[in-house]
Amino acid sequence: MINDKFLKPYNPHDTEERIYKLWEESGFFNPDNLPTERYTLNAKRFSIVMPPPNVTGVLHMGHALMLTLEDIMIRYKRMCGFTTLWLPGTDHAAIATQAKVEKDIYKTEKKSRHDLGREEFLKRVKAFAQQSHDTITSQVRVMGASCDWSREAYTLDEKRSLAVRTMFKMMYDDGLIYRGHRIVNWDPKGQTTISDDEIVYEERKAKLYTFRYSKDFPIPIATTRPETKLGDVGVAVHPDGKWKSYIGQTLEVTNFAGVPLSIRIVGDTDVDPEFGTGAVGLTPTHSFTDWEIAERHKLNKELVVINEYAKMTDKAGPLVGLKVTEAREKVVEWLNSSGLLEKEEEITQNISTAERTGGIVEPLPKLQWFIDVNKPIKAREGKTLKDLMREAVKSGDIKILPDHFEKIYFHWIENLRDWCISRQIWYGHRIPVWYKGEELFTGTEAPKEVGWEQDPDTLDTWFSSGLWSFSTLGWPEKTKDLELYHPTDVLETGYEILFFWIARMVLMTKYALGTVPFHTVYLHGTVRDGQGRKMSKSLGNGIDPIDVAKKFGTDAGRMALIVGNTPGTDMNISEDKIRGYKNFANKLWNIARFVLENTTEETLEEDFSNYTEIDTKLREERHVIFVDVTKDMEAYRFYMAAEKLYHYAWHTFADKILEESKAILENGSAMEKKSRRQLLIHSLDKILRSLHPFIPFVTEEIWQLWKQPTTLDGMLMVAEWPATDSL
RNA sequence: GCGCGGUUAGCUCAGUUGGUAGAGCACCUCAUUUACACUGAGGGGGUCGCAGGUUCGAGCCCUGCACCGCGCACCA
Repeated sequence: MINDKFLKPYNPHDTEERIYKLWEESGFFNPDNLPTERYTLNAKRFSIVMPPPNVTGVLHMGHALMLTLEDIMIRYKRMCGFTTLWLPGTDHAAIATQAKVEKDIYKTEKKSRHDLGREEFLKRVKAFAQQSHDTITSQVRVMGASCDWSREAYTLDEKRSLAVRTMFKMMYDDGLIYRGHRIVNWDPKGQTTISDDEIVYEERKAKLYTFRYSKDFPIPIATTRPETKLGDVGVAVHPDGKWKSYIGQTLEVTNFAGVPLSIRIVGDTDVDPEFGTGAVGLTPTHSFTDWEIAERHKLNKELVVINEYAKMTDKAGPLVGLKVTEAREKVVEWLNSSGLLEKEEEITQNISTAERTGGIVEPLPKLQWFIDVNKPIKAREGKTLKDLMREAVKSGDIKILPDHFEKIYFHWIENLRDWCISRQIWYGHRIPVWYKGEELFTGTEAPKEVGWEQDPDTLDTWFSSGLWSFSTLGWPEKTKDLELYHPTDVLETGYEILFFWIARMVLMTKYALGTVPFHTVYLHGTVRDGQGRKMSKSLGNGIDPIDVAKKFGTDAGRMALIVGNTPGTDMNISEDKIRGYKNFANKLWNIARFVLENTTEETLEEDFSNYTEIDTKLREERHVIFVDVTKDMEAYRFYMAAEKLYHYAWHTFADKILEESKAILENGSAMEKKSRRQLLIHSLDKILRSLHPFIPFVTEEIWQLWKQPTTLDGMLMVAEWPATDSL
């Protein structure tokens, strides 16, 4: 007797939450609980550690795509008999979360974090993060993610904190982490340092001024930032250029916009003799390249004229206290009135802005913590961190999909400088270093004696993210999980965090464990709206995956995200596309209804072989599809597998085979009827299995209504993927 | 400046080793209660960015160019 439910259209709303609960209660998300007959701990294993969503808000379409792709891989492998672990978690996202809470507090209470104090402020951030965490994890469930919640991790929880402190200590002892007074990227808006990768370049119109420091100064200089020239200590020229006769001289400028300057002329091959005036005014404290040149020629690197608030210091004489933009105008005015300005040109230049705050980055010398990427490591055969990152991909231990990202990855490593890891924010892993006068202590715990003061700074959030593949599995403890599931199989994430995250995970893992963190990197593109625009609040063109689930069902949203989505390429999604796959879920529902209504007396006979000629041919055609689809699954061509299955179920099975079956079941001989019923019932069985990784809810619901399993291991979730070695 | 990717139907995109151009959506015609109207049958529509080359044969391989997007560097 067919279930009455089939008489109505499929209703994802009434189904999905119930089915997810059923799966979760089965315990099968946890690899330790998988049925032992099929899955044993010595069998083949497959693991993915989920890229942790930031606890800054809600799930967006990019998360939905990530969760769908990973769930497809996990469900597919689980059905293939692998003991699968998909480990979920969330990210404290230091700067992002702190900035969000600071903004909220300022909006409602007009208070800054300093008004509240460190302790109270952190309490507020924690509360926000907790709430955000709860929202996000419930939304991950809505997406149908079959991840093991019993192993859930947070980048800032107790275990991950220990991993961070342990790693810091290890790297410090190996001389890979050092404290240095160096020029860094300072974000005046966020009041913190940021790494090179957190800079976003913006093209802007600017003016290039050509001037002389004084009437009798022999060499003209060009600059876009006249206000920094108050900090100049030298001029660099090419050793073979037209100014070479001045090399070695020190020229005194008695008054430059109110301050005296002492300018030494140095020869350096970094200077392009053909560009500008062929000479560079050197401001070591406010320019990266000038700092390096100053270092080579032992020039003064103490003259700081701009402070942390992007205002002029008292070294700027009469300009003290002015914002850099105001000071720029004043200096230009002074140059003009003194007859020193020779040229003014419009140019376009890239200015550096901070990714999170949008503030204009001010290069400043500061005492900060760094990771040395060029230091030979004894325990790793004298290789540097750069070497380790390079070799992981070059050797083929890690495959990046699509493979052209491998080139981008190598290119990034070539240009990599030491990584500044200290941040002047409060939310995050506090640097595990304590000071007492001149003494310094670093360790996983604070020193016992009194009088030690911990470094006030926190670590770049990507430091803890870099440990994610193994800190989640219990490192530094030698756990069973680490032994069984690391290196993980696949890391699936958006290409925009290739450097931020993927490269850092490779760095940390190769250094600490000597292995790669994962073998395959699957990079997905950005999800855009129907017209290819980025989804944004200001455009109001965003599609919320939770709304999609409510309106069309999660299955429809998942299918729409997968079909036509190739790795590394951005994809557009519209409600029209999602609607199409909602219809598909209903189609499948009615396919099941038709097959089950016409085979009420029939059971699925595993070894039935008495097929008619036509049905034999249909079985063979069906087999070709599943062999093909399985190949696609193995090659990560999910977009193709999904489309083929969709097409087979709807346009081959439903439109052709079911239609033809009506006549056979009406007028055929007993043998023809029997053969056809077996064909239908076997086809439905295989279609449900093969579509389950893509649209898990509707397939499981049909399976449950049809098979009514009495034990948990009768669930479709742990059923076998259609065999490819037999029809 | 160096590098990477893209350019295929009105729109969004596939096209796995070179062998007669595909899907979804949209559009047009027909069917009108059928397992399913969240439906079915059929149809129109593309000199595959441009110009050369290799080949019996090129959307696919090679060279050059154009436009769009992206990464990195420079940014005196």
